Amino acid sequence: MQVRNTKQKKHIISILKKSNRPLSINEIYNKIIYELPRIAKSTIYRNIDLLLEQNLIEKYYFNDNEIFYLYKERDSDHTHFIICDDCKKIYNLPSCPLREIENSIKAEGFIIKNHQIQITGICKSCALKI
Amino acid sequence: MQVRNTKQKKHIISILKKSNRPLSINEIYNKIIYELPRIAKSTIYRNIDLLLEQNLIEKYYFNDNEIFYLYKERDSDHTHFIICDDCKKIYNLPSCPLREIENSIKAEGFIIKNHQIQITGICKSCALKI
DNA sequence: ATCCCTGCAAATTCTTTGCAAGTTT
DNA sequence: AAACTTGCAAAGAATTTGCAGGGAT
Repeated sequence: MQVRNTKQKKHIISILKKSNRPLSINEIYNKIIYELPRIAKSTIYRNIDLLLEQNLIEKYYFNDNEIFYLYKERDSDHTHFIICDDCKKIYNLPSCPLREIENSIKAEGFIIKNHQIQITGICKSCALKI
Repeated sequence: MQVRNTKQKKHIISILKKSNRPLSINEIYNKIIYELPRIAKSTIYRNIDLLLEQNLIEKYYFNDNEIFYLYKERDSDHTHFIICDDCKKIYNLPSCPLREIENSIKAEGFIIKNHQIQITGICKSCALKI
């Protein structure tokens, strides 16, 4: 099984790389149609699956059950996000909150494979607007 | 707008109350049909929405994008869960990892409204099985 | 009696799949 | 040339909606 470097895939990667926050399938689609107007959504779904398999992107589940994808920067640590309910802007968490209690979980014999954190609320600038 | 106490709703609440872990719509459905064989799934969807509005239950998003609902025990603090990838059993987190860094987030001016944490891995008993 | 809720069926929405034609290696 | 990928259309899956009849207050 070989992987091919198609025009479509290159555009998807480039869009994800340019973004500093995770993007949904629809967001990718809405950006890509300016460049490839005939692209099918199924092509995006299939490429996203391939990129996940290759571990080039990461899957995020946000609070409203929407799925987003983020390009994995090489040797970057993982990031968590805070989403503003008002402006929907996505902020980075300064550190991983799990680190603190990770050891106590491990002590219980649980081997952590994956974790996700979603935080929502009102960001500073939106709070000031009100 | 008034809320009615129907047989269907009572059964849904009772099922959720009895469960010590969040249940999906399908899990609720598969339990309830023994008692109410003619119930429609849409009835469960609609009642779950009502219970959410009344703040009687809480919505959890798990890692595979499935949605689960947990009955909110009065004056109980919120709980987070760890799910075993292997046996799918759901364990409680001993404490909320966010507590540690909550203050630094607040210091940034962000007002936290909600947060969710999903942790997956292999639990002790499954690890021993292998 | 009023108005909410239910079951059923149909409609939506999101995602996946089959396939013939087109691309990449 | 061989094998993978694409666009399109159709199929699936999950959830929502419309509606007439039934049930709760």
